[in-house]
Amino acid sequence: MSLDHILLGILRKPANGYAIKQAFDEVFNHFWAAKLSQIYRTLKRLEEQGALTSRNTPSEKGPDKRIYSITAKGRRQLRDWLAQGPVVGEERFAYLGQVFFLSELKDLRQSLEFMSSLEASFRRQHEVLRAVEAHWRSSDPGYPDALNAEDFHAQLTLQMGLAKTAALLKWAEQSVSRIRKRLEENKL
Amino acid sequence: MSLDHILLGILRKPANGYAIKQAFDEVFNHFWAAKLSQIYRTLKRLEEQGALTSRNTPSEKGPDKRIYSITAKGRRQLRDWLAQGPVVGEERFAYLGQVFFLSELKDLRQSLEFMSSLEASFRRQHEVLRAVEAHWRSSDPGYPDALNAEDFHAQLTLQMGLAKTAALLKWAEQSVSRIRKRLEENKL
DNA sequence: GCGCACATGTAAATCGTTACATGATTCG
DNA sequence: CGAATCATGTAACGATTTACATGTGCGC
Repeated sequence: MSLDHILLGILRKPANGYAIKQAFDEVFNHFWAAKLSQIYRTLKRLEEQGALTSRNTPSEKGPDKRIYSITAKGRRQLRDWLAQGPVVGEERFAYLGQVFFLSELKDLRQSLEFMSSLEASFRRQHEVLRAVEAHWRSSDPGYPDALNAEDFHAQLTLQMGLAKTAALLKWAEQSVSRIRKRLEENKL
Repeated sequence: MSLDHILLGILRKPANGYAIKQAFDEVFNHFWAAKLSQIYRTLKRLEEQGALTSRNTPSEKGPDKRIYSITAKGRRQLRDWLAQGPVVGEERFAYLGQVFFLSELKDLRQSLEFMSSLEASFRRQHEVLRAVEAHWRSSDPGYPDALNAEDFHAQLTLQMGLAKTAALLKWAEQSVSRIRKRLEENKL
């Protein structure tokens, strides 16, 4: 149900589906993914439920834009979600399941390749977030503790991303070394 | 689609639905959650697809058990999933979306409560994993680098859980302090 | 003219949650 | 005798993915 609430949060500032998808890819992607088609259908449903309203406006490029904004009812839903406390215990990491069963391949070199590939992907994620932080820091003298409330909370999520990717990167690096060590010992 | 593959991995050792749910709650819960009803339906579908077979056996308590095991076809599916490389970019953390939009409540004390609650839940998770590790370490002299391949890979996932929860716990602690500081400054 | 970015959607299928339904055994 | 644990499932609904379908404007 969280996509609903994330869309409501985004739509405190009016936007169209396509622009929301871009916000997702930039900001929300590292903790929630969504496809364009799902966004469109969810917006439609939220409007039917009275949590959003929309109006058509012409676009410079391509067809008209349908601009959605949150209603009073939608805002109540958003606040209820926030006030109910953290939603935990529903996280999913498919790749951890893969690591758990990797021994099924019975080939440590494939395990090594797998973990190296994970390491590379955590490194990319971490670098993206570091660049975001560097840019923010250099363009905003209030960073990180003299921000307004909205930016302060956004900064907390950025910090979490940095902390998490740093920890995972380190874990992946150590795992790669440990697998290398096992490979060498098995060769003797 | 990963539930399919996790079930296939578990069923390299035959088990019934109820026992699988228990394995989930103990081992897989920190990276993949599943309800009993979903497990039963997925087992049924996987059997229809020929990835599993089942046989009925009487139980000491309650009704007969339906014991599933993996077929050659299922094993190929499992290996294909492992060989395709890490599935990344589909992680979901509802609570991070909440943190991002928490400013909507316009009440730092509620933000503080929220983050404290998150902190407590990360601390619990971390302690559970530490206990698992402590138990394993003290009961198995091969821990952590002289384990067989299967246990070694399981241990890698445990390490990841420890690394992740430690990082998140630290992040939550720091966030709580930063919010406290803001609260005090606003009071002046 | 081709491909890319912009822009919106529908259809079908699968995945996942919630609620309902049933019944035996064990422990206090 | 009541609650917890063991044990399996269905029905209805809601969430999500994948594939399909359409069309404009801009730059090379």
